[in-house]
Amino acid sequence: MKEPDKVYSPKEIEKEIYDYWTENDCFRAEIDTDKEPYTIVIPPPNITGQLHMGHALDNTLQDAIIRRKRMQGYSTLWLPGTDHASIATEAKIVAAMKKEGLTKEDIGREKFLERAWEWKEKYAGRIIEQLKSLGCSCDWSRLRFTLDEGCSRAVNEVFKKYYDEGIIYRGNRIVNWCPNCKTTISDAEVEFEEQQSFFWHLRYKLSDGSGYVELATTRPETMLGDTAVAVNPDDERYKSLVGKTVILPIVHREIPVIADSYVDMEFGTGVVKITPAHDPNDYEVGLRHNLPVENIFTDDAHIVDDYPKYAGLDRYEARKAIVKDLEAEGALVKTEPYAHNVGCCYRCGNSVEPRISDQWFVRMEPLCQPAIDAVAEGKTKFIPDRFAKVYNRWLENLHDWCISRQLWWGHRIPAWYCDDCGHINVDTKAPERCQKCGSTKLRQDEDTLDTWFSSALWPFSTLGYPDDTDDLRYFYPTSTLVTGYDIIFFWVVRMMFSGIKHMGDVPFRTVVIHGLVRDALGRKMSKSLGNGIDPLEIVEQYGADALRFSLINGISPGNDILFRDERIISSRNFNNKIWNASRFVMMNLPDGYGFKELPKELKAEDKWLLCRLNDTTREVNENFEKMELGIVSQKLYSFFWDTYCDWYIEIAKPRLSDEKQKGDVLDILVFVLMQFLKLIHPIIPFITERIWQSLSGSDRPLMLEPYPQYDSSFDFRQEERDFSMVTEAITAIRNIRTKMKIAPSVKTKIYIKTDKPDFFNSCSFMFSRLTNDLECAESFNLGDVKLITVITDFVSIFIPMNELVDVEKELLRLNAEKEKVQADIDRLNAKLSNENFVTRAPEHVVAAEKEKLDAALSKLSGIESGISELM
RNA sequence: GGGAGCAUAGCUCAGCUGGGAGAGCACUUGCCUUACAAGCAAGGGGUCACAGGUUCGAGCCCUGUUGUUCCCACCA
Repeated sequence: MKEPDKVYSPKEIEKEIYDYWTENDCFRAEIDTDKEPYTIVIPPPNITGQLHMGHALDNTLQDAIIRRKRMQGYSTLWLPGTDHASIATEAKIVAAMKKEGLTKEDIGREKFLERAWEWKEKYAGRIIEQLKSLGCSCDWSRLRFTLDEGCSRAVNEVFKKYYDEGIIYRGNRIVNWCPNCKTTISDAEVEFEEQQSFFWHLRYKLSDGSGYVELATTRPETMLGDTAVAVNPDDERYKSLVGKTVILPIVHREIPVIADSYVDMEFGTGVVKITPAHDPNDYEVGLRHNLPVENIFTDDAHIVDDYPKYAGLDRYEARKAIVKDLEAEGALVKTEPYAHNVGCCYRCGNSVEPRISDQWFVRMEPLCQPAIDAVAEGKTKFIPDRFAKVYNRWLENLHDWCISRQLWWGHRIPAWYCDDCGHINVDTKAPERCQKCGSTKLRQDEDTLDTWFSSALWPFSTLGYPDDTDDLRYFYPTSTLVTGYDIIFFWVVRMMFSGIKHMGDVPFRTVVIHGLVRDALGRKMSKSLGNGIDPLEIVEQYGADALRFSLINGISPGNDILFRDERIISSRNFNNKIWNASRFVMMNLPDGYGFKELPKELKAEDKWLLCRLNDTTREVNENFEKMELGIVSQKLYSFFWDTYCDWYIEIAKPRLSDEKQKGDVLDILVFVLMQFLKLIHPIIPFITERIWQSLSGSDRPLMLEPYPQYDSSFDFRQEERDFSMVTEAITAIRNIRTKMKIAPSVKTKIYIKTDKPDFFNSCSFMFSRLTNDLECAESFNLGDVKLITVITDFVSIFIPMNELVDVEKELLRLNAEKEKVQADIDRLNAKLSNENFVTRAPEHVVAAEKEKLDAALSKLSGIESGISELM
């Protein structure tokens, strides 16, 4: 085999490894009733474009979770797929056609859908390739699409079921209308944006000639559709006006003055013009007072022909013209600047126009309560749990959900109108004749369903619903959903009530919520800002492992992360460290080496290492269970870098040149490295698999190895503590050598005063870089040798440095040390003589404080004797 | 108007059921000690936003204040 490079280069390796997994069919889920299932369904990315950093984070988390579960022996399924994203995709296709000078209407529904499917083929494929390059271990044999045949069947089934139960109904209501996309959108799809505008003060003449009412509006053009003027019933100023009528300027229609508590007396003039057709609140008022509804806009927000003077003007042109005419008529009192929030379409950004029309709705009331209860009863758990509040607030305030869209790309509403009797036939398949009159003159509803209607069914439509499939029985409810907090109300809420309603059980046991990936300045990554970072470019440059690690390391659940260069570089460096440490181990392996078992006799440093590995294993597992992947990665990082590389490999070097010890030390190096590779594999799968192949001599992939568990036989607590005394002593010696500016090449005599001299002697090789002459004893009589004295918590270290010791400086240093220790002692004494502390604090805390005091006291006496020696 | 989060080292952030604060990057000093300079060793640097309270003990729990970010509502 070719000698591995000094620098880890992920590019070719990652591709090779992914193919290796695929060839070995490692991702395929199997129904195995002897095993427990563990299921994740992917939040299906939209086919509108490509993956962004948010997807990279979302899918890295899912992959890490599912990989560990797979290694733990669960029968795991990570089900992949993509979302047709009806409105977003349609908007993209319309935009693309516009460049060719075409509109939807030009080419017709059928041709349009052909184009849409072409788009789907292209972009869905690309997204899947991108997921693969991130290392995602999805079961590609179960790949789904929200608009595929199975999902469509599920949609129709659910639609019919809801309709038969009266949960879905058709109604004439005020809805959010996007005049640009020419479709309704749901409340959740409206985004509010503050805009600078004006407040126009108008006055409407009273019909009886007794004066005027003054009111203010931000939308003067809608006055064409006013059918009343409202005041608060308690408003003394206007009480006498209620019941009178006013003359609407320009159109000169007579409209009533009504009283409704919706009007806020404090705001503006306390008078509100009521336009039921174009404002949701006015619509409600209109219903209460039986007001006529006067529609003034076409579906693209131009004035209708009923108002010939303005007909064909769009809403903003109409506003100008009408304001001008109001002014000419003397109805405009004043105009003042005003900032207010305007509802905008979340896809195209245009102002939403409230509009009354016939649409399909889902009644929320019967669906919400079970979804609230399920979380309250703990059937589904949010991590972090504060997001349950967001979830609840949505469910408690949901209006009926408008699900019909005037779009072509999507699930066509399974309703057929009978031309003869007008009956609405709702069925899962096109009926041949009207269920009521038997007529064959049936027309299917032109509209499609809100894209979230199919997403809501995703956790079970992908497993075979409405059929009772093996997959559905085995893998539902899914185990974990991983998604961003920005999508709780769009999606999580809807999956929950849908799952409960149609499957009789929640769709997932745990919902893991993560934050958003922001740019280095904390801004949302967006196209308009141009600050997006393409995860694929990062993969190209640094490798998927580096990207994955940097998205996970040090994050905490639910919090946003800032993606900065330092993150990715430090992750790359870590990968490189793993690569090189592994290279070092493998360089030392004899030909044909294969790890069999740990040596029978373990030395203190071996036990120290194994104990720390074992602790790390425990912490990793605990934090994985809590979905604290940021902590998992940190623990593994510091174990590997600090403990394994910086200490153990350095310790191993001298032992490796000793033929008698070499074998044992290699076994330990290899064992711990293998365990580490398993532990961190879910986070950085490629590099670990690659090293595993060379190191383990196994023909099984690492990704199918059992995941390490805490093992009490490695709990070498005492050895861990003893050996830490040695590492501490070494650090102390290095420290003093740096302070004394002793050249690294100079070796000095070292005395160590310890109550475990034999143990320290057995560790003498540890000091080989520092001394050729180590002496350890319980006490020394060193006469008048000039010494540097270093005191640690456990040992005293003396370094004779006759010609180099500046006695005065050394005394200063020791006295400073002494002061510090004395301060510690004073604090500890105060604490321990506080009766409240001793009696009320838990025993182990008191004992620990006592231990600290003892250590400090012995340190103090060490320092003091050092001082007196010098004197 | 309602709700939530955040405020800890120069920067970005961890910090578990309360027991004397950590990482990465940056900084200082010294090292090419042949696994790794994408590295090694040593070090400096913190009134844990502010004010109260609970407690033997508070970065952590409670109350309030300030600043900041986000979500929802949408008063015309």
